[in-house]
Amino acid sequence: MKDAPGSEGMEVFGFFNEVGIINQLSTAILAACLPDGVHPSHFAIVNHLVRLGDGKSPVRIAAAMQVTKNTMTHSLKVLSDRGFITVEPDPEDGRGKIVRLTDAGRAFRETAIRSVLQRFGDIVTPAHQDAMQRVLGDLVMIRKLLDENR
Amino acid sequence: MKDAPGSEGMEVFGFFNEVGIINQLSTAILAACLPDGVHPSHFAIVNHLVRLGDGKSPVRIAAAMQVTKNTMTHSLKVLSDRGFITVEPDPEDGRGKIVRLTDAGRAFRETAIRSVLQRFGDIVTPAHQDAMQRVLGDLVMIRKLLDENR
DNA sequence: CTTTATTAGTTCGATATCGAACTTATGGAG
DNA sequence: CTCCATAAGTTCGATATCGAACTAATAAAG
Repeated sequence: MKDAPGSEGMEVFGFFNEVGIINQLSTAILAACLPDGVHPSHFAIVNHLVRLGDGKSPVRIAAAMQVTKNTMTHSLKVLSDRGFITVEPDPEDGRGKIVRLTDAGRAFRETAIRSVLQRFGDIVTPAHQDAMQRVLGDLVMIRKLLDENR
Repeated sequence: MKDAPGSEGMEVFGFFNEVGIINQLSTAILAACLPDGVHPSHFAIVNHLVRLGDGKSPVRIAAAMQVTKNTMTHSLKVLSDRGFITVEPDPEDGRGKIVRLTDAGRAFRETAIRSVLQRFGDIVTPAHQDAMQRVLGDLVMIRKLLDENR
C-alpha cells in the first residue's frame, strides 16, 4: 500500500477516520431534528443539564462540554433567548452565575430526543444496534485513554 | 434511570455520544500537530488527495469531504496560499477547476502524519490498539448505514 | 489591611462553516 | 440556433468556535 511514512500504526488512522465520519453524519441527523437556529451544541448543553443536574456555573458547563468560556457565553445566550434556561448571578460568589433549566428547556429536549429516535428507528436495523452495543465498551476505554492524556 | 421518553433505543445515544467525544479529543490532538493556521479540515483535504489521487474538481472534493462548495472554495484558498496545492482552470469545462498537489503539499502531509503517530505512540497501548482493530469492522458497517441514508 | 495572584465572565478580532443568491458555462428541447 | 434547466464557483451575510486581552471579584501572602 505504501500509504504513509513507516506505515506502522496506520490502523489507528483508520479507526479515527471512521469515528470522524460517523460523528459527522450522526450530527447532521441530529441537526435536522432540531428547531431552526438551534445547533447540536446547544442541544448537548441542555441534555447535559438534564442528565447531570442543573444549577451549575458557565465555567463548569464549558469544561464538561470541552469548549472555551467565551463559546459558552455565546451558547448560553442563545438558549436563554429561547427560554430554555435561566442565567442568574451566584449569590455566593459575586463573579459567578448559575444556569438553570426551564420547563421549556426540558420539553425541548424531550421533543428533540423523540424526533431523533424516530429518525434512527427508520434506518437502524437490529444488526446495527447489536454492533453499537458490541463496540461500546471498547469505545469507552479509548475515550478514557484520550481523556486522561489531554 | 428514566433518562428519556420511552427509553427504547437510548443505547444508540450512548454510542454516538462516545463517538462524538473520541472525535473531539482526537481532532484536538491532530490540530496540535499541525502548523499554526492549518486546520484539521485542511489536512483532511490534502490527505484525501494523496490517498485517492489529485486532479479532481473542487465540487468533487467538497462532496468527498461532505462540506459545501463555498467552504471548499475557502479551504482551497488557504491551501493554495500555503503552496500545498495548485488550482487551475479545467481545459475541458469552462466552469470547472482542477486541484493538484504540490511537493510541498505531500511533504506537509508526511510531516503531519509522522508527528501524529509519534504523539499517539506515546499514549496508545497495545491493548487500545487491539480495541481499535476489534471495533473497526463494526464501525465501517455503521458508517455505511448512515452514508446510505443521508 | 494591603498587595498580589487567581478565577468568572465578557469583549474583540479571527477563522471555519453554512445557506442563499449570483455569475458564468454547459447541455438539452424545440 | 435559441431558450431554459442544470452545474461550477464565487460572493454575501450569518453563526459557532477559538485565542487573547480585559474587568470585576475572590483568595492568598505578608
